[in-house]
Amino acid sequence: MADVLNAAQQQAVTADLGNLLVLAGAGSGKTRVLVNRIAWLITEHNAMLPSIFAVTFTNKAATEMKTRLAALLHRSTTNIWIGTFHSLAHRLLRLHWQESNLPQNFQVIDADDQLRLLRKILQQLNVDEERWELKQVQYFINRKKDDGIRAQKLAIANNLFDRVMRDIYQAYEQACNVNGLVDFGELLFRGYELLASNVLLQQHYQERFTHFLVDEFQDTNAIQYNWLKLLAKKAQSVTVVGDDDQSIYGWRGARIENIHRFEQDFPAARVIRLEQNYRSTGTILAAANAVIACNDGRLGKKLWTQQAQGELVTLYTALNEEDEALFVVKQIQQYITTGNDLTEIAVLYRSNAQSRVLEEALVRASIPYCIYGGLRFFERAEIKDALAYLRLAVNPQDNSAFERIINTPARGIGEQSLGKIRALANQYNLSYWEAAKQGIANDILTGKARVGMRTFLSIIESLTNIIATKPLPIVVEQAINSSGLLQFFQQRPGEEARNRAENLAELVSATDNFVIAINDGENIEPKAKVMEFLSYAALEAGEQKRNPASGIQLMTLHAAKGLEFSIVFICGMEEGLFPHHFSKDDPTALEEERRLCYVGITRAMRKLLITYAEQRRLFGREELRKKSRFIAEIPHNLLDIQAGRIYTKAANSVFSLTRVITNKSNAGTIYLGRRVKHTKFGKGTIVDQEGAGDKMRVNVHFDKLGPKWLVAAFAKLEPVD
DNA sequence: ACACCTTTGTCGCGG
DNA sequence: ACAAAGGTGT
Repeated sequence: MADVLNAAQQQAVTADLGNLLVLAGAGSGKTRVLVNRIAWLITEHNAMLPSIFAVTFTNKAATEMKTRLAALLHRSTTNIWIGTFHSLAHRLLRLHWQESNLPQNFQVIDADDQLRLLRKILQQLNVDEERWELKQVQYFINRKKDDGIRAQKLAIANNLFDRVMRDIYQAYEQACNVNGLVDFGELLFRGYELLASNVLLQQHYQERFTHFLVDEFQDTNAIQYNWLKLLAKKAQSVTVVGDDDQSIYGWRGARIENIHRFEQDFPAARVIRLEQNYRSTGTILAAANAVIACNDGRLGKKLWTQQAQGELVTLYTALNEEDEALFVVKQIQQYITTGNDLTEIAVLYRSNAQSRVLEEALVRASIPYCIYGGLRFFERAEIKDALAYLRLAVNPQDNSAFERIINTPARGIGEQSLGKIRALANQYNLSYWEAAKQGIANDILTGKARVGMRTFLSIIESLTNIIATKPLPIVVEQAINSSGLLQFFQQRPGEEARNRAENLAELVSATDNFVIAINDGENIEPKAKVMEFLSYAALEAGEQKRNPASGIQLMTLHAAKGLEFSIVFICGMEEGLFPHHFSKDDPTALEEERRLCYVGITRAMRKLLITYAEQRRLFGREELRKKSRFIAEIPHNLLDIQAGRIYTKAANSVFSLTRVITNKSNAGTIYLGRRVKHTKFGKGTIVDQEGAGDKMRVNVHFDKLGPKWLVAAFAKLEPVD
């Protein structure tokens, strides 16, 4: 075996068969252990590749594991079942669509498709969208699916909320069944039901898979846990690896208790802790340990390192989000001149909306960056439009695809004509597609709508033919051309339209990557390949499309899980933003925020910089901010505190840096946005400044008296919180 | 039916 | 501040 392992890692890799729980702290070599354990199972226990079932949290992690395993074993690993729970469930459902009561051409829908469908259902059920928020409905349904509860199984509702939710859930389930649609939660749920209800299949897979390995076990939900319990009944070995301190997906149904329950449900489980951290400096690790120590109910684990203390954690107090971004840029420029690799620097934030200001500052400074998350390639409207043409061609029952594209681009079929189709479909229990055909045959559609509908029908029909015979790239090309989508955006003026046209063209090249990605799927028929491509677009929307250009890495804290960088910035460390205001009053949610903070800190290898702004634009309003409670949880002696700076707007509106000097006692502590106290006027906020030195004046907006200009040298302003 | 304008909601993380 | 939904005029 090639890799050098420490004692604990070695123990975990070579632990006897049976149940094994590896509690692996951040940066303790968890992936290495998993890969080596698989290799050990194969070489020492003659485990056959097809008998191994390995689950990771993201597709990216799965790919990495495959690559590392192949390198370790010097052979192909295509036979092994490695993937996310979602992709494995999807594979199972494709193989056993009949037993799962699914149409062969069922389609996977993403969160956006789900939301559209729910909006339609709320309208059909005459539910007031003001009162029952769409997002809340979606959340309700998804959590029920994560917990393995069908609408029918919901307790008899005695309050209005439960009754309304149940009705919507039921209608949604039905709509999905009729249209042949499967959402993310449904993949897992139905996959589980398939195995649980079908004894033959259950036995088949229980006998086929004898070794199970699960990564990021702290982020599994109830259904995933039950999956494992069911499948692994006759297993020779079950290895789960996780870190309860890094559980950050509770909002997606993850059950941190799963890691606590493992020892009960999987008897005689051995527990091994990996506590030596190979990633971070002593200082960074001390900061991380101090923050996570504030959480209750941990399994208990103290990371240590042999590394030197290293540099202090920089804490920068910014005037506002512009100032924060400028600080980040200035620091990055310094790191570049001292020879650091751009890709080794990451800027992390709690919510995607924060990226915009940072991006703008990086662009102005001509620093290349690449960004994860936000709007992803396969989620763009024009891409989803193009894919909807394929979806309808593959599955004419898919009414949601029909509705999406019937008049996109515009072909003269408006609300009126669509209403006729809907009525026809309801009356005779037809799909919209069939109803549209009837509408033409029975002269229900007339004039412009009739012409448009004929065009539409022929587009889909010719696509259907091409799908049956031609290779994937040709199919996609035909879809964006014959639909008129590409032409529509090409003819439109403006940069946005041009981008959209380019994206459509890129969709054709995206099929190239895909062909390579599934080449172990060998000679599947053309139509099945299109279906696979559509599923892939839904399941791997995010992890695809890594910007090939190297640069600074921008991403959310969630997206950073599992990654490491030499230099890490965590921006927006403010109450309300991080911890998020939805979480601040809920102790459980707050602990998850704290774990997220722990995850963020432990991404850094050499240097960590934390920033927050005293003033920030939120929803277009300037808001005064307080620093995050998590900052106070880091021991003071680990911090290098930088503040007392001021950015004033010069005439050309470029920000310039000025230090404010008042009198000796509070020199350097007063700057724009700062809360101060005046002996006579009371508390207020500094909102403007002019002049310099002894003559400098500041405009203080007093809480009770409003704005006042004061000479800074005489005002005797005291900083307050 | 569609282009243009006004109003409203959003900014919580993702397979 | 921005994007999407909704309303109005042609």
